[in-house]
Amino acid sequence: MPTSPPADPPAARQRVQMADIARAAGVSKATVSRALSDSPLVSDETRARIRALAKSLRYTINLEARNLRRKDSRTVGVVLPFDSDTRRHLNDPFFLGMLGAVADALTVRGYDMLLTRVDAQQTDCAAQPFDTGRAIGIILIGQWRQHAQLNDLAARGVPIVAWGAQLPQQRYTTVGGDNVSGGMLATAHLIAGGRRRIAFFGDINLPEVAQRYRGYCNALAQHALPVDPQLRVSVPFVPGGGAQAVQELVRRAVGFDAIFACSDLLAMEAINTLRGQDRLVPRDVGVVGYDDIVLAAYYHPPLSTIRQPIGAAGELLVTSLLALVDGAQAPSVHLPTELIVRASAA
Amino acid sequence: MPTSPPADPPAARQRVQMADIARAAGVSKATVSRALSDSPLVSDETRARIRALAKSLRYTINLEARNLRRKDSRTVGVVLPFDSDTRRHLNDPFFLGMLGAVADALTVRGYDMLLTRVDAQQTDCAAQPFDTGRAIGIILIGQWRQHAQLNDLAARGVPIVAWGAQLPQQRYTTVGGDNVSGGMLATAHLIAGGRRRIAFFGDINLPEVAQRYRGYCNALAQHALPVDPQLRVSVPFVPGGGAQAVQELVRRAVGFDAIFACSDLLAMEAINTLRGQDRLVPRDVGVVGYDDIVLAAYYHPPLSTIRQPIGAAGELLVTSLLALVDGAQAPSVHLPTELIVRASAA
DNA sequence: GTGAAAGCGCTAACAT
DNA sequence: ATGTTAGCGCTTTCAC
Repeated sequence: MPTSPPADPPAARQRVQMADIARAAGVSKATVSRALSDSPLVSDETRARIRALAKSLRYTINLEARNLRRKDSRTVGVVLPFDSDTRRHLNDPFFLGMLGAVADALTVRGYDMLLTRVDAQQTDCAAQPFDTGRAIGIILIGQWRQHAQLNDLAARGVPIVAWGAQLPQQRYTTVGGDNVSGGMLATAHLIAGGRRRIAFFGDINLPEVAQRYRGYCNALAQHALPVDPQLRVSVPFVPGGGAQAVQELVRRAVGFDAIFACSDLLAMEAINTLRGQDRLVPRDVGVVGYDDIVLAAYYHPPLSTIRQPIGAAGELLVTSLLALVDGAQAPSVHLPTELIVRASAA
Repeated sequence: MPTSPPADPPAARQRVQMADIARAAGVSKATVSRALSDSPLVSDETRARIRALAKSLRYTINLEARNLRRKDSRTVGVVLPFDSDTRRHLNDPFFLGMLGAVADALTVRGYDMLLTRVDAQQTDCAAQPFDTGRAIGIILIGQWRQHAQLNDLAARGVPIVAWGAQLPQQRYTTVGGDNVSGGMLATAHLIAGGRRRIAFFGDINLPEVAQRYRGYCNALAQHALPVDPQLRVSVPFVPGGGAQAVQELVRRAVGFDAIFACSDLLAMEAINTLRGQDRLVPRDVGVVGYDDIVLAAYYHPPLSTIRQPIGAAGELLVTSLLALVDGAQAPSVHLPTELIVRASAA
């Protein structure tokens, strides 16, 4: 035994393994393996005996070893961006919610989830859980700017699905909300409430936000309202962004009677800031947010917003990835978005 | 080659592996292994050559194989309860936030996280990631009622750390907030604001809530105020719970001028419900919540609450677990809680 | 400094 | 129906 250590390492090596069961049962490892995986090649009596033994010895199969041998596993990699510049901390309610939805969808199907955070700039690291053989594929949650790098990964054959907008010449699969119609719904709702000067809060360098802006413009056009570039404030998704955006609007001295904010957090910050300026929502300014995070309903005034179907998204991200892993196609999908009417834009 | 399949399986087996690098470099696998793990046993020249080759071939070591051989890994299991009765969906902002904090703490230390959801009743499944050799230890996030089962796991030698209250005769490590002082801080703050009839919203069957209730009673006693059992409403942590609790109070026809709610969500629901009854917060009723979730500051009125130090908790859960894995002791810890004064209890 | 070979804990031909 | 044996992709003695 060349590799056996002189003594038991610290407290390890207590773990009972298949050979122990085999010895105790007086059979070979192969039989134990078969019994434990319900192979028809083993007699009912033996199977029962072995299973009982395994249970009483608290044996659980070593999955890493099995995976190595079978070249397969039931683990999918979920990667979240780690935006080194902006918020260090993973606390965005929407993405966290999405994470929960994906976790649920995986659990239901008997898959585990290996969660990693990678620098949003270093997208090539995203495939690491796959490359290192720990995951059968990758689900990306968050805002990923590196379109080209994701294309490379897909081209390399990494099964990968991302949450986000569908882009031209995209070789990877995305699952996203229908941002254009989301933007239209929000804007049309504000217009229907009699608002005419609708500000847009969001960074249109992000593909999803750009699409929402397109929807916003469409809705204005449909009602023969002008698109005033002064009303668009490019605000990053960081705490305090909503307050800044309102102040920017004030600084520009453009009149506005409504805001369409590209996240609920942004909307709430904006409402708070407006309140500080004695402009009440919805009386003086109508506001519509985006995402319908849990807290939107709890807010005062309850926030009208565009719901992204987070549960369906989790399911679809998972089923698409599993399809990809099976070598099948997985078309990119736009999930329908929905206007949730509450009080903030009445 | 008895096990080699007739043809390449679907699209797999493309993966370049160590033997490929060895062949290409004209050395043995052993040398490649050494070069890639910075062993001093290999010449600088060879190392450089091999590393370059590996990079150009996009080789990444297969971690599962390495782990199997080395009997060690850098993955920790994080398990979240899956409360089959109440909320199916993983969307509690506080636990999700905690999950984020743990993810960050692990990332910083170069560990990965294997996330699983298990039925809150079946706590013994919680050790599965460990038992199956996929994780070196387990971090439990959420409300775990099965004290005894967790003790069993710890007794079995599973390195395990849970978020939660410290209980008598506890053999596993917990990291938790200081709930007694949290309860006192909240209650004392309400008393200081002139409130005398303070309702308590929470299910004292949960250890953490029980401790908060103790703090509540302490604070009342310190100010020579009576503890009225009619003012305690046992409310589960489910959506709609806050509204129910307020209605229950009304049904009981007990007067109250303040509420201490055991979660921010509960507090917000309560405030909304009160508003529907034309009782304004803080004018008519003072409210203090618990957790200080991100949205507490955004709420209107901004919610006074007890902050649980979620970032520190994530760090501590991780360092404690890693200590345990190293065979060291990891004492249970109470993290200090903090009163965040905003407007809801002025 | 490098290679040969054994083996981590399991599975799957191939025997019997 | 069960046992034997040869690996999965890697690391690590041990020998040179």
